[in-house]
Amino acid sequence: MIDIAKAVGVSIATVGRVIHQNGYVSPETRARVELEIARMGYIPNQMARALKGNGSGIIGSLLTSNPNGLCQRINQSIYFATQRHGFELLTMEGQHNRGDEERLVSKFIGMQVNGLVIISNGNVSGSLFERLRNERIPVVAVERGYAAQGVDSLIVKDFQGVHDAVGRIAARGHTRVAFIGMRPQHEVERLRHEGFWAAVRDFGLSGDTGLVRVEDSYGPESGRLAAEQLLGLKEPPTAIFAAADTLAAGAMQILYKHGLRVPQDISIVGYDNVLSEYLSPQIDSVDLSLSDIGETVLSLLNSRMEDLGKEVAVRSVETIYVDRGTVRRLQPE
Amino acid sequence: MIDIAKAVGVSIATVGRVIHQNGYVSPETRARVELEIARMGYIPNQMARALKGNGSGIIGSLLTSNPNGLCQRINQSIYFATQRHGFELLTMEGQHNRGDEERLVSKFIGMQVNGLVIISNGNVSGSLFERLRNERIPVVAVERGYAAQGVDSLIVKDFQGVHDAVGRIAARGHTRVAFIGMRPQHEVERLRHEGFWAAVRDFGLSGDTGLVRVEDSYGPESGRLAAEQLLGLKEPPTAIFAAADTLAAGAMQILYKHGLRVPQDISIVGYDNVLSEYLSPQIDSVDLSLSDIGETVLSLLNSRMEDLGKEVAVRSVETIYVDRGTVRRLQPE
DNA sequence: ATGAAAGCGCTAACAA
DNA sequence: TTGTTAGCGCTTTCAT
Repeated sequence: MIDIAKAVGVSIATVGRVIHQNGYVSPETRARVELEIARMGYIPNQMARALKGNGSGIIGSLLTSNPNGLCQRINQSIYFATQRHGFELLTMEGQHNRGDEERLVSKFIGMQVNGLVIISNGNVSGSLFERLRNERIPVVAVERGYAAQGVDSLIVKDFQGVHDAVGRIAARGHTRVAFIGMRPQHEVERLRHEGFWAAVRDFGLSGDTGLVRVEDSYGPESGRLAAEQLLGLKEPPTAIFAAADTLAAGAMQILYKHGLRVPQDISIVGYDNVLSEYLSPQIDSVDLSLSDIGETVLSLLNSRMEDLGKEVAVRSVETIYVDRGTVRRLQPE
Repeated sequence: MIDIAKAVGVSIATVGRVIHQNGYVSPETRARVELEIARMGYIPNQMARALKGNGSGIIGSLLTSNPNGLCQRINQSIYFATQRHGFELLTMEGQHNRGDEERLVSKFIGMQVNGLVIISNGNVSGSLFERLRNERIPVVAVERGYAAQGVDSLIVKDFQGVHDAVGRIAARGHTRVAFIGMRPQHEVERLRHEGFWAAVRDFGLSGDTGLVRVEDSYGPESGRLAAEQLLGLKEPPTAIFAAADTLAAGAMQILYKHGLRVPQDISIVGYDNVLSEYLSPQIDSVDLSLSDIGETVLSLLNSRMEDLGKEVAVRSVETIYVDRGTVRRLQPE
């Protein structure tokens, strides 16, 4: 700025005014300054701006874990919204343990982020939110099931999503519906689990516990293991609901190996819609309205920036059942 | 820092010294200061540090495009290396057009990044690199095929990767090997293409141009389209090489629809290894040594930070053929 | 319509 | 061993 001021023969205050388009600057001076700015390719130092007190222009995003690829898709949707709103997005990834989260949050605080998005699968410690509140940093939690205490949240309705998907399977006449899920580690697994059991009750499905497989990872090997066991049952399921596309993919490999066709011999539905369009055949799955997520998160952040004291807001993202015809109709609906 | 200094009854310089572990501080004072720092949860303001002149502690990463999910995996590997080396990684994503790239690079410059990683599929404008050199910002280009002029580069050997993979297919006795690729838009597509043709020559495959399908996107629909056409040939291929897993996945859907079994009826190999373990059956694919990428990029950046003037370094990442048995042996090797 | 100057939080050179 | 202070680049208030 000093260089520009010198070259044009004005003060740095004037240069500042043309950059911010505020205050009075004679059109003629403005033109000369703008020319010089362009000529020397001046780019404002964001660090200095940040120091001055308006924050860094950076929004942080904390992926507390990223088990099945969905969190990254969510994060990308937030990235694009962030850019549209004139912020940068700085993403950090943790392993969903308390120490990691504390450490990364400290980094964000040191960075003077203007806001922080915490994308979690549940179980983020409340003290973390409290700390951020003390630092007066706007926070939005992208959460599963229940809103975190005292923070603006965007809730992914996993319970609903699973419940409705299983309901669709039931509506087509299936009663022996299997569930392949991941061992409840965070809220997300618990909710998907509960959504299934609720559907069992609500739609009168077989409550046979042999039909429910809970595995130790999201990898395809878990899906394979579960499918092997399901096919080994005296009375195998007519439909499989997998609580993640990665699990469904593994299960499909076993169906294929056993010579079963989808959906003629067995029906299958996945979840998250990350992989399902790549499988053979493409399978039904449950997606999120990703494009909305980014904008919703940013609108929550923006209103929190305007007024840190206002009451907590909770929004939710709807789940979308993507029908690709892999649930066979056993009876007219 | 002022608060701490006051609370302990020392000067901010002393506080600074205990934070940086340099200069002389009496053990007793040090202890008192450290206690106070912990007590009030002091976190240094990175923006102020950056302003002082040692850079922001941020490394930028520019994804010039992200067609098939591979770039994101590369970026994640760089992220973890970045964290290990005590930097933050700020990722921006462009649409691989000149304007976007210029705009995002300006943002990085404004952010005072300590280094910039440009992950591209070829065709990044040379003027971009020149601009960054003028700004004295260390740059590493993660590139395809050829090193960009005058920048430290990490080369992904796509030509080799394709050539070798097709060579393996040939070694198993296939001569009618089909290629499904994406329309050459950037270096990456061209190289994969050329790798195939080179293999045709080197291994004496059928040069039948009907076996080469070039599509308009990386989506599975392209793979489907290509496979339909290949299966419609008078003399269909005995093996398909798809230059991306996403294309292979689409092709598999058509094979499945036509009742063809892999590998008994037809062989198939994918590329990028992003999807292949999820398909039924899991297919052969070509992966990168991802874990090395991050460290290599950071070592390039670090040595460039030490000496901006040293001569340009070029490293490369090997491709790894992942054999999952989807190439049928037509003759003993 | 323009300029002067304080100060954001930190680092580092110099003084004591 | 500790303290004082200039200054990084910018914004903003106050003065002219």
